[in-house]
Amino acid sequence: MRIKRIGIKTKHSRGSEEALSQEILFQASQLKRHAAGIYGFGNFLIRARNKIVDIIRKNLEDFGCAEVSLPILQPKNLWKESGRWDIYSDNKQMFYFSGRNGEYCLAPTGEEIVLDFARDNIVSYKDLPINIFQIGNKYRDEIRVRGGILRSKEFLMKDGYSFHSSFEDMVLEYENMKKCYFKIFKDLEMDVVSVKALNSDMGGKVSEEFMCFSEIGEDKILINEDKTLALNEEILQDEKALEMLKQTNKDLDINKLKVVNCLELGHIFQLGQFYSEKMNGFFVDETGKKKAYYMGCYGIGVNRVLGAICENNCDEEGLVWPKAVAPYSSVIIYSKENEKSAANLYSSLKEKGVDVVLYDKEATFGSKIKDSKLLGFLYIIILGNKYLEDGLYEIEDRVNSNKMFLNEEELIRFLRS
RNA sequence: CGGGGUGUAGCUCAGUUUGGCUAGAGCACUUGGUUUGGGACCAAGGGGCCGCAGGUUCGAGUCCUGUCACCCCGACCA
Repeated sequence: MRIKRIGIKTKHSRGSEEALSQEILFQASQLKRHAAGIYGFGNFLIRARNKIVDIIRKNLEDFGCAEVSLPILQPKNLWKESGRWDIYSDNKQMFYFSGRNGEYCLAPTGEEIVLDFARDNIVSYKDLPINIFQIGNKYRDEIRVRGGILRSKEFLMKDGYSFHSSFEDMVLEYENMKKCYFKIFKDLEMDVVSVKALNSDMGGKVSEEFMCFSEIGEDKILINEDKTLALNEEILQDEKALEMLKQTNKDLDINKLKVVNCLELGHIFQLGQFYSEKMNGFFVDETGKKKAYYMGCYGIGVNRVLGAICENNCDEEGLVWPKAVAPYSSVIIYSKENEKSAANLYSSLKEKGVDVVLYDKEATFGSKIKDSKLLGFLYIIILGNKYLEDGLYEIEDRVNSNKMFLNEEELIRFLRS
């Protein structure tokens, strides 16, 4: 891509956003606040998010989940069935309004609509189990938005749902999804821990959150030395949940756990029959009897994952994207005398399948380098005086923070490795 | 929703305390020239309903009332 085509105007001043990464995204002109909690994404940011989505999708499919797409605009009657219309509209978390034929909401979450989907497709125990997911926007009129895309009113979420004929089968799938989630975060090059959490408005009894450590995280978790046991601080306020935890972990000593700030990236739930009983989610079992199916629910906040990746991979100079999600691997910057050589290199790299950006905006060398660092390229390919002298490309490797000089063949081999 | 704060140029902000000439700076932008290896320099230029509405006053960015928007702190959440 030629940078002039993208429409990036980087800013030299920084505002006062609490998270450095968010500030850098504004400065890099990758994030635009259109209103409180409502953001537009630039080319780099959306490319990174698309890569995250691809990784999530591939792993889910590997673990036996099938993608669907359910509406975000949803009718009130569905929400009346589950009893959550009043909960979500009372606490104003849901955007709802009147249309031509009744009332609607923009979905804050998807249990109701997926149940409506399931009622059509699950009739017999022979139809179970199934596991479906979707990746789409969710809308929540947050009481307070925070930290740029870390908590916004419109956000991309992957939400998945599984349906089972027995409690035991639901638990099996829950464990399967837990494995899947760890694999996803591993592929995203992120360190996460799973922590015991409360189910609150979601229903059901058992749930775990996937957290990454972060100074700016809104959640506090308690975790032991070897990271084998962790729980959300909120559990301490809930006697029942705490009691349950103590039963399954006999040697639990709350006082020995360390408190750490975290960002919640994902949450998986054993919902049981909470929704199916309320919403006519029945199947016929082996004996011909009607029975409500057991459900599991599995969410990942894609935008928040994106935000967390930025936060964990930036410094004062800018971002350095992890390889797995980098919007572009490299950028070519050049002095005037090398314009033609740079254009030639750009074409041949593209031909070889390297995702490279040609920095074809007029600017001084200094600002080209500053921009390149701000935007988070992994490798900055420089055609300057040294190229004129000996025809070697200078590569600034932001991943390992070193410099090297390569000819074209070596460069291509390096970038494709 | 409670508490605190901010709205002035595309961006970051001075100016408001104590009302007074034609509203400022830096960055960005346009034109010309000199530059060209870590956010260059010189010159000229464009750009403002001072959030919005009303009021006080000879006179309001500045004072008063209302209103809207946004930010920060608390409960909520992926």
